[in-house]
Amino acid sequence: MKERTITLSSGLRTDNMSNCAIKNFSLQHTLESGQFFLYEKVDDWYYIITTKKVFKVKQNKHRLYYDNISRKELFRFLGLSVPYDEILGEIGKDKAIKKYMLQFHGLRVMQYDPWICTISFLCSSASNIPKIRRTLFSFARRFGKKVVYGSKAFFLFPSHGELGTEKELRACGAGFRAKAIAQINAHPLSFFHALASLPYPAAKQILTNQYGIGEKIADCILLFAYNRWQAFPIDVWIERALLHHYNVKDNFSDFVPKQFPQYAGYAQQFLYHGFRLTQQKSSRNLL
DNA sequence: TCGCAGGTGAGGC
DNA sequence: GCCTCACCTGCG
Repeated sequence: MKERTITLSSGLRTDNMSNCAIKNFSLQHTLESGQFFLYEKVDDWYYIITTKKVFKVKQNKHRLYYDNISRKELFRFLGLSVPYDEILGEIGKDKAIKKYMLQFHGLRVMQYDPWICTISFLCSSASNIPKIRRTLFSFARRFGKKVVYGSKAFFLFPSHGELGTEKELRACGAGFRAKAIAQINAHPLSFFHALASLPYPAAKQILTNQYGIGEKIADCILLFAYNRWQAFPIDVWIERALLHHYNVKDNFSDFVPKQFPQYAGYAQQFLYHGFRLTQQKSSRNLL
């Protein structure tokens, strides 16, 4: 049977919606693996909030449907413009990563706006995903421009310089992170542009010189906004995973480049997402 | 009520 | 250098 044309709430139809064939990709694993937070899921659609616009995307098996974004932009955003087979071939030499690759097939490392990425991970310290999202959406409501997309109202994420004072940011639920966020907000945009052309160690040095940004957050920014594959963010989950799979508990900076010489950051994402989900599942089974 | 969470910086040793 | 702790806030 031919697929019927369904009128969506936005008034757009699936039959004239931009779409393309896709392989080795899972939209859900990619968006819901703790690398990106500014999305709203409505039915099958993910609405993505940026500083400039809202766009939406959904996946139906080997096809991606999208609206209000170019294919090129979307592919870059979702990490679809990288040599995936080569990357998996490389990091899949590792047995633990191989297992997670099969289990979480199609997980990608994204590449999105450094400004949004920085604020997101500044919000992440001693926090959790629901709370990070709540705080970011609260920033958008308070300081962002209201837009209507489809028949739905959204608030864009405030651009750099548009966030309020430390006190106002606290009122949005940022807590002790407000001081660091307010300081980054005061930086010129060139701060983020400059990082793009620097080698990994120099870029990381500049980031960790900022108040509130340590090694972990710097690596998240370098991985998810700049796709620097040497970046391997180490949080408590990755520490647990490294202990569990490799019996490594310190000297991470020796182990990581040796184990993952080329695409460490990609390996990290599989390790992080895979270990977290399988651990949560096994602890639920114990109850 | 209290401890804790996907981190960091300051202060003590 | 390495260790400990407070820091906002929401949740169990």
